[in-house]
Amino acid sequence: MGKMPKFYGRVYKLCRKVPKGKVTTYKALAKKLGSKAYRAVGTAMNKNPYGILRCKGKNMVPCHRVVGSNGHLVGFAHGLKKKAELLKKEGIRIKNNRIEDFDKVLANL
DNA sequence: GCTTTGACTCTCG
DNA sequence: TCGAGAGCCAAAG
Repeated sequence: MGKMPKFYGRVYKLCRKVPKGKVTTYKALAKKLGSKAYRAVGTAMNKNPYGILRCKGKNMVPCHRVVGSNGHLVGFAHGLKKKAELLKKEGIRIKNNRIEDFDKVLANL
């Protein structure tokens, strides 16, 4: 594991905790980290070296399972379209960059 | 050590 | 329902 800011490491760890077919939000992650650094969480994801399309191994971070506070898809390095496709593959319903059953697929961390 | 930036969120019109 | 503006936090320069 390369060296990285503590905050980033915590974010990645929490992300891995999200089960397949479920999603979480930046806000929830930040809250779990005991902070309100929503933006910092997003930045961590952007810089994350364990991206789904980058690291398919054990350390892989399902960053595509992290969505906006209201369940609407926000930024993704490879494009929201790709993100939506990935989520659909996991059994999550996406409607126009918006999660349909958001309350049901929201992981309870 | 201050300034800039960003995969965010909230509020208002 | 949607777009624009302001606020917040952490990391990098």
